This record gives sequence, structure tokens and C-alpha cells, in this order.
Amino acid sequence: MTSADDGAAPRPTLAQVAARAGVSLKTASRALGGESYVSEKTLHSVLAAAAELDYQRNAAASLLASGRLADSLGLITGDFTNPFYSALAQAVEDEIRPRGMHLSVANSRESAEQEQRVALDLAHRQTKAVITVSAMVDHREYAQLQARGIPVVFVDRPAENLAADSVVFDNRVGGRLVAQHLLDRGHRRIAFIGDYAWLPTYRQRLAGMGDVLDGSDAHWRELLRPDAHDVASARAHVRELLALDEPPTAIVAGNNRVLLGVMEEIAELEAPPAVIGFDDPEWARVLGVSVVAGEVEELGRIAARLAVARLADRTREPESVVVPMRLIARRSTARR
Amino acid sequence: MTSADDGAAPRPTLAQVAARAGVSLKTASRALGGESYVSEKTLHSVLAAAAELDYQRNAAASLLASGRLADSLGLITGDFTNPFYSALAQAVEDEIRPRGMHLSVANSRESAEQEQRVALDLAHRQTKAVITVSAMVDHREYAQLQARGIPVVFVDRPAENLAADSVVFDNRVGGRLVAQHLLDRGHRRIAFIGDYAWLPTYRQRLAGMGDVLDGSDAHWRELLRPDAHDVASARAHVRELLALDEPPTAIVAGNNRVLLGVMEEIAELEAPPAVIGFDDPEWARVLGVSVVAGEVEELGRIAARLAVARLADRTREPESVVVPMRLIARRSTARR
DNA sequence: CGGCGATATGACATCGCTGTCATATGCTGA
DNA sequence: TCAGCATATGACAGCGATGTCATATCGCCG
Repeated sequence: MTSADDGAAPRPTLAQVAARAGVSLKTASRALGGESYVSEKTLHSVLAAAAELDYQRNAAASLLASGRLADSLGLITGDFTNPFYSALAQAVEDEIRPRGMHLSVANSRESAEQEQRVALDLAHRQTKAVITVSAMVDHREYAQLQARGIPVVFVDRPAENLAADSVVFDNRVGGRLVAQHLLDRGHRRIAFIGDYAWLPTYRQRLAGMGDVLDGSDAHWRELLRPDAHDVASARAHVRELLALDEPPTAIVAGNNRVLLGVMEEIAELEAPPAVIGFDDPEWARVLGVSVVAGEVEELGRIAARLAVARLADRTREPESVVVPMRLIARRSTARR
Repeated sequence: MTSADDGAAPRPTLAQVAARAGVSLKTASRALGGESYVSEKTLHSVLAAAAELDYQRNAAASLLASGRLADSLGLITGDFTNPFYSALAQAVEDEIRPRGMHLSVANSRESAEQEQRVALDLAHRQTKAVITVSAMVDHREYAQLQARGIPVVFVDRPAENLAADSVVFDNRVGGRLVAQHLLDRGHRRIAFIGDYAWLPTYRQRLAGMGDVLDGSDAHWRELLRPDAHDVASARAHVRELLALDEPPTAIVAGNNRVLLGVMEEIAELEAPPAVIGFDDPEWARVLGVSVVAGEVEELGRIAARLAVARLADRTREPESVVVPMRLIARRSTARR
């Protein structure tokens, strides 16, 4: 009995079900657990008793006795309200629920310390596997989870210094697509308002743009503005860029937050610069913004599947899946 | 030992920590549990031993022994990718994490059966409290959870036939604000593309609009289009409305999905109708869409607090909090 | 018809931890 | 000096389920 009577009705236990069905504890456990070697008759009477008592298995006891882990999967992201992350969460949930698993979400706020905290917290809660969009630059810490038998899958950002499964977009090609598209449209002054400079996604996209632009006559290195990750900082960068003597004719937004900031800032302009973004948030179509993006849902689905696959076979080689990105050209980069 | 050796290192147990620290099991438990009556010296040696062994308490065992419930709070919504829900999730998480609690999310897909399934599932997982944006019309089923001592808080949609805490927006006033705003702007043919017809939010908003419009000379009842909840159906309604002999001069969108559909459909129009929506998604500002909305974050915060408060005192009267909505006028309803 | 494998059931220990109660020690104040 | 209390620690019994092993029953084959 706990300290205070919370007014909670005591939950029926398996023993009560067994008693009511007139069988032993273990037999009741078998029936409810769907094990074999239970006669039809017994099965029915146990199920009936359970239904009558409105019995629900005590997960804590069950987990403890069986030594299993909870059927839940943890997802660590930086910010739920970012549509990129929520789409990811949805995709993961869709994939695991049919398997009887359950999604616990945790928020790192894009902070490495916070991320480590929540990762350990998830482990502590017997989470079976963890999917992470990591804000860390080095992932050796995650070895702790792996050592405890908890598979870790890296999404969107690959694992550094750790053997683990990962799914990422082909950001380098994405960067090339963006650069080539803008070059084709005649732009020669191209600004890139990037994401956090340490982000692998950012660096890959940057490298991809370099692949194309560095061999061209376009100006862009001096128009590079890393370290924006939210609407406000993005807007500040846009203002600064547009105030230049020779302002960019095209702006590349490093993620959907930055893109929103850019769009807000140029909304009222007479002759706005061309704009293209990474990610394809739902509102991009209405605004007619061109983007280079991959399918977030696929990213989530694959991540979930990798986690499940590793749960089933821990000896498999770590797998790195790359999901393609494609260009969706809309009004914002149309020829004028 | 479980069936297969998963390659997982066996987690150290409290007994090992105690042995290493040279104290009894219970003392180690005290030290790690932050109980009183532990000397400085013992505390240190236990903590050191735990650190050395990389000990993490087995949550299942702990919960079982203490009879407590997991420190996790379940949130049931209809669709994570809807920014309304993800903002809610974020707000709830922000509110409970400092309290050491943890958020489990579940998706009802706006289906009553699915909702019941996930609610029971959450209960089964020892969830401490449940916050729900319910897709049910009758909430008696939730009495099961309450009977098990699991507080249930209803968000955005009030509880029907059940005594429970709830937080909702003042949708009726919201409806009035919308109607009055449009009347003031000179509109007399007002279409309302609503949400699911059974939704309390929809009905309240409708009632509010009626409060204002029914006494006016405006046409609107025949321009009412309930039962849209997604972009596609909203667009269909817009097309149909605009094809009328006397099309509406203003369109009211029942939620952010519908609003997006409306905006997509009228994006290319020469002389688009005025538009106003309920909810204030992040993109509304860029698009210059007027809206009537309340603070989702506040809704989430309050819901979390109500849940926590009831956890602390189950005898309190069920509380119904109403959060105000306000009008944010933007270009889409500007005088022309 | 004896014996063996498949089926069905139960007794009991056990998972890792916390609550309860007993015990030991050190101070304080009368 | 000693009762009386706060402090510190440990022994032990569970929490509610499942795993293991023993046992019982039955049908079927040789």
C-alpha cells in the first residue's frame, strides 16, 4: 500500500483472475500471454474472468519478471513544433504502432547536454530502442546505451565515432541541385543562410553547393551566413544581406525555420530576391517557394525499421541509408 | 536469463552497488533515492560506486516495489503533423519535464476506437496521467482510467458525461469575433468551411457566428460547409463555393488544415475572397491571413498543470478552464 | 498393453527494488 | 546519569508477474 489512499481503485491482479477462473497463477499467465499448451476451455474461462474483473496486466511486474524491456521506442528531436520533426515523429509512430510498440518523445532543444540527459532518461525507462536527431558532434556517449542493449538509430544527422545505423538525406546532392538550379536561372550572387555551422546537414549542403559554384563565376562565399536556426536570426541575416551594395539576387534557406524567416522578411518587398529552401514544409506550396527536399516520412519509416531490425538481430552490420532529395521548382525561383 | 543472449551487457543491480560501497541494499537505495537519514560519507561512497559501475535504477523493479506509477504523462492527439497538436505537445513537455516527468504521445487519428485503444494502452503502461484531445463524443469510457487513479484532462474539447478537468478556448466568443469582423468589413455573404460537424469546437464557433449573423442581413446559413478537416476537402468546398451564382465574399476556415486548403485554392485568383481562419499557424503571418486564435501554448501548459494538480489532490473539484481567443487582423480581410 | 511423446497444469523461485520495522549510535536536557 | 529523541543503518518481506521444472493426463504405436 502506498502512503496515501489516492482514491484509486486497486487494480485486480493476475492472482485474482486465476482464482476466479479456478486455475493456477501460471496457467492464467499462460492464457493471457498467449502461450501454447492451454486448453480451449481454460483459455476461455481465464479470458472471461479477466474481462469480468477488467484486468490489465501490470507492465512493471511483467517487465521485471521477464527481464524484457518496455515495448517503447524513444525519439529524441530538437523541437516538436518544427514540422520536420513532427512529421518524423508521426512517421515513426505509424511504423511502430502496428508492431505493438509505443512512442516516447523527448526534446533536446538542440542542446548536447540536454540530449544526453534525455537519452539516459529513456534508457532508464526501459526504452527498447532510441531514434535520435542528434545535436551532438561526437556520439561516443551513445555507446552507453548500445552497451545496455539499446539500439540507437541516427536520423537526419549521421553518427560520429560510433558504429550505429543511420538514415540521412543525400544532402550533398541536394546542395548541388540548389546551386545548379540557381545558376541555370541566371543567378550569380547567391546567399546561403545556413543552419548551425556544426550541423552535418549544413556542411554537406554547403559542400554540394561548392561542388557546383566554386567552378563557376558566381559570387557566394562572401554571401554565406551560417548559424541561423530560427526565424528571428534568419530575418536579421536577410536584412543585412539586402542592405549590401551588391545584394544577392537569390537566397538559399538552410532549413524550414530559416525559410520562414526569409519569406517573412521579403514578403512586402517590391522586387524580392529569388528564394529556395531546404525542407518542404506544408506551407511552401501556397507561398510558391522552391525547395530541395526529401521525404521526411520515408526517413522516419526507415529509421523505425532499422531500429526494429536491430532489435531482432544485433549482430548485423550497422547500416547507413541515404534517402534522395529532389528539387521542387516553384514561383520563387521562376524566371522573371 | 532471457531466451537469447542479445549481446547486451547485464545491467548492474543495486545489490552490486551496495556491495561495492560496503553498505546494505537498503542504504544504497536510500542514498540513490535521495531519502533522508543517510550520512555524508555513505552518500558519497554509494554515489561513487554507482558511478563506477555506471548503475541505472531498473525502473520496472522500482515501480513494482513502490506501487507507484511511471513518471510519464500520456498525450493523445489526432495527428502530430498538425501544428496545433505539435505546439500543444511541446507546451506540455516543457511544463512537465522540469518536474521529472516524461511525455508519451499517442495518435488517435481522430478515431474514437483508436483513441480508446491507445488510452487503455497508456494505462497499461503505468502512465500517471492522460491528457487528451478527444475524438469521442461521449467520454464515459474514460471513467475506467479515472477509476484506476489516472487523472484525465481534456484539452481543446470538453468532457462529455464525465467529471474531469478540461481546458478549452472560448470558441463561442471566437465565432462572434470572426462574424463581427467580417460584418464590419462589409461582408454580407459569408461562407464557413467547418471542421468535423460533431466537434464541440466547431459547434461553439458556429454558435458564436450565429449570435452575430443571425440578427444581421448577412447570408451565411446556406454557405455553411461542415465536415472538412483536411486540405483536400477544404479545397473542394472552396471550388464549389466560388462557382456559385452568388459566391461568398468572405470565407471562414474552421481550422488550420482547412485554412491551408483555402489559401492554396485561392492563391492564383485575381480577386480572391476575404479569408479568416481559426488557429494561428506559423505561416499565417507570411501569408497575411487574418485569424482568430488563442494561445495553444497556454492551453498545453494549463492542461499539464491541471493533470499535475489532480495527481497531488484527487479530491478537488473538476476544473474547467477557458482560454480567451483574440482576433489578429491581417491583409486577407483588409478593406479593399 | 507397456511406454513414450505431446499436451496441460501447477508449485515455486525469482526479477530488482522499496516499505516496514527493528536496531544501534550519539546528543540533549532534566 | 539516563530517558528520550533524532539520526543512521540493516534484515526482511513483499510488489505482480514470468521462467523453470516437476507432474499429470492422454493418445498412439509397436
